[in-house]
Amino acid sequence: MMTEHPQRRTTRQRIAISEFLAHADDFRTAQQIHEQLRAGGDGVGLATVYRTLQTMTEAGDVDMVRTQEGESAYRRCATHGHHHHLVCRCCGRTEEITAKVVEAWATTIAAQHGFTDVTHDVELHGLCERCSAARV
Amino acid sequence: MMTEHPQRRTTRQRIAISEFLAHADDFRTAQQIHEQLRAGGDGVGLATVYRTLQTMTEAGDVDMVRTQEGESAYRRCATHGHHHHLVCRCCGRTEEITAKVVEAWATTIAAQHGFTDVTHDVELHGLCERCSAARV
DNA sequence: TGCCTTCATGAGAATGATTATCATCTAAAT
DNA sequence: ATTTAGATGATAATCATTCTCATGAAGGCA
Repeated sequence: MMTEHPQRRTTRQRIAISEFLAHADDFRTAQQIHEQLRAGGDGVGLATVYRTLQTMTEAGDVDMVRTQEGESAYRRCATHGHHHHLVCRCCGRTEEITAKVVEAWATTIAAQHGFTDVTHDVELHGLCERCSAARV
Repeated sequence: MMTEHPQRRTTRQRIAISEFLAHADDFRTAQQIHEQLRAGGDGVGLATVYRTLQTMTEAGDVDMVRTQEGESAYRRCATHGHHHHLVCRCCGRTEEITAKVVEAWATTIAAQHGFTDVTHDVELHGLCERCSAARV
């Protein structure tokens, strides 16, 4: 079963979720998406949000990561390039960073250990300039 | 927070968990530890397992990773100090790796963006040698 | 040794995210 | 318009993890 592409229907809900992710430039949890869509008038059931996100992940349309708190967060696949985040643990400010060094390193390490098909998650957490200053 | 060492008492339960981890050479979830300890006669409450694991993680005695299923898995630190993991997404085999390159890169990037007090999470996921072969 | 203070434990309730259920709805094909 | 298989959503069910709180036990001290 499911060897063939299951039929995908374009519904109001899927469009809403897709649109939402297109405008979000960061990772969002299913709960956040659900809440914000509801607040925006385009009410979508929580179960639908989860189902859709899962489907989109399997289809490779979105990336999924696990937060430190154990929640799943999703974002639209960066079709152009893969990058990482530098997040302020105080105010949440986020900067996207790219790292050829890390990419290269990951590939090398993987090869050394005999691993194939390797992906990597790299996140930096710290205090941004403003929060560093505020702390004195 | 945690500037001072809170008092730690050596109890039968903590010893049991510690021993268990000392003999396990792989990541184990709190649930598994709880179940196996119970099966082995050294019954330890589930809440205690969680609390102890959390304490040990904060103390840097064990490593914690999130499985793809969203569970927390723990293992006693083999390498003392800071390191990363290379995890097989198929069988769960894990290798600890250290990366001076990455440390250096993180420090540099942080400085470039004006961030201070930076920590980083780096996890590699792939298919280990055995699983790569099995897949053909 | 016996007492005391404080931390630790554990059974069970509470929480919170994710998944399953299932009656109802609807996109898309005919 | 009719049909039909996929989609939805309110709600119940799961499951890992955390909280509650009465009870137990380390370790210090007299």
